[in-house]
Amino acid sequence: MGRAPCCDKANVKRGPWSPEEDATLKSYVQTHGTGGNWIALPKKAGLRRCGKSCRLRWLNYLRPDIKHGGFTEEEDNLICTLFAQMGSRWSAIASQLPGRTDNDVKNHWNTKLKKKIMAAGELSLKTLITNNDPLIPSTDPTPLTQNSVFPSQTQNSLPPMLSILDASSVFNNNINEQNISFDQTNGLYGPQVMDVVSEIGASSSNNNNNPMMVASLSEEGSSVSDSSSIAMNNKGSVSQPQHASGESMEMMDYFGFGSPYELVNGLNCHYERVGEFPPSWYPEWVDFSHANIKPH
DNA sequence: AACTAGTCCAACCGCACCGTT
DNA sequence: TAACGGTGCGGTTGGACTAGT
Repeated sequence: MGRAPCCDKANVKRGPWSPEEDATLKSYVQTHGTGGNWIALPKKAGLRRCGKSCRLRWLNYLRPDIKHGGFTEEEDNLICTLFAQMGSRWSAIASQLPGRTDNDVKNHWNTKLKKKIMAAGELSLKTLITNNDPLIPSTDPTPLTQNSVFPSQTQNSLPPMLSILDASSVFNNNINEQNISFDQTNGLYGPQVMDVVSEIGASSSNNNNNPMMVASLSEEGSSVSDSSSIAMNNKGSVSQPQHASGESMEMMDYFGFGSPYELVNGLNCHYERVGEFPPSWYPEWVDFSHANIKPH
């Protein structure tokens, strides 16, 4: 038996709030408070809305201390710093930004900051490549070929880039060349927009202060992958799938987007809805050993 | 001017957690 | 201790808006 719905969906209004509804809710909350019960509030206030919807509207829009308008440079920097420290814990990040909501911060990250960071990272990569930087291996590690990752895909249908960046440097808009390692895929680093990204080896649990990130591709800025499909513990670590070789993947602690599972899904989302595959699925046919994924 | 693609953000959904019974 | 109900959270969606062609 499933959980009882929080409200009678057939009898509640959904969609955008009207100014009248806003006024009703605002007036009621300011006069009576929430009473500690959002579920009962809409009925008392005379609103045909779900309690959850009322709560969201109040917290994200109607609260008097909400700060509307664009984010400042300082706020951007703080969000990036906090994201680097705690990942996508938007409510925790938002709590450090007076007047901003978790929804605001999340949207701002997905639509602006993520791209900004990746643009900065990509620029640095291009510089290294243009300069024939000796740190970029030409034959080692063994190239991660399209066929090896997607045996059933044609050569032309796979996004051609997989690279590994240093997270701490990315967040400082300054790639640390010492920490870069590449997987050269058909010699293509590609101008495609990269979607961040996974951290490997850095988490609150292991205190690794030299995190490394994996940049992958997806078709759109938002929703790199369905993170909710990955079992996580309350510290934000993925459950531990086993590498095909039997090696534990504990090092692949979750941060932002990451694990090899998500990395592959980030690529794979060009073809299929993400989340279709259980974590136990990928070791069966993906050998990450050649992708040079390792903690620094 | 009309259409398309991309961007942004408000709102929704489902799940986990927690307090109460 | 299990069941239940309310809340909070993160991920996702849909539609409005804008820019480009």
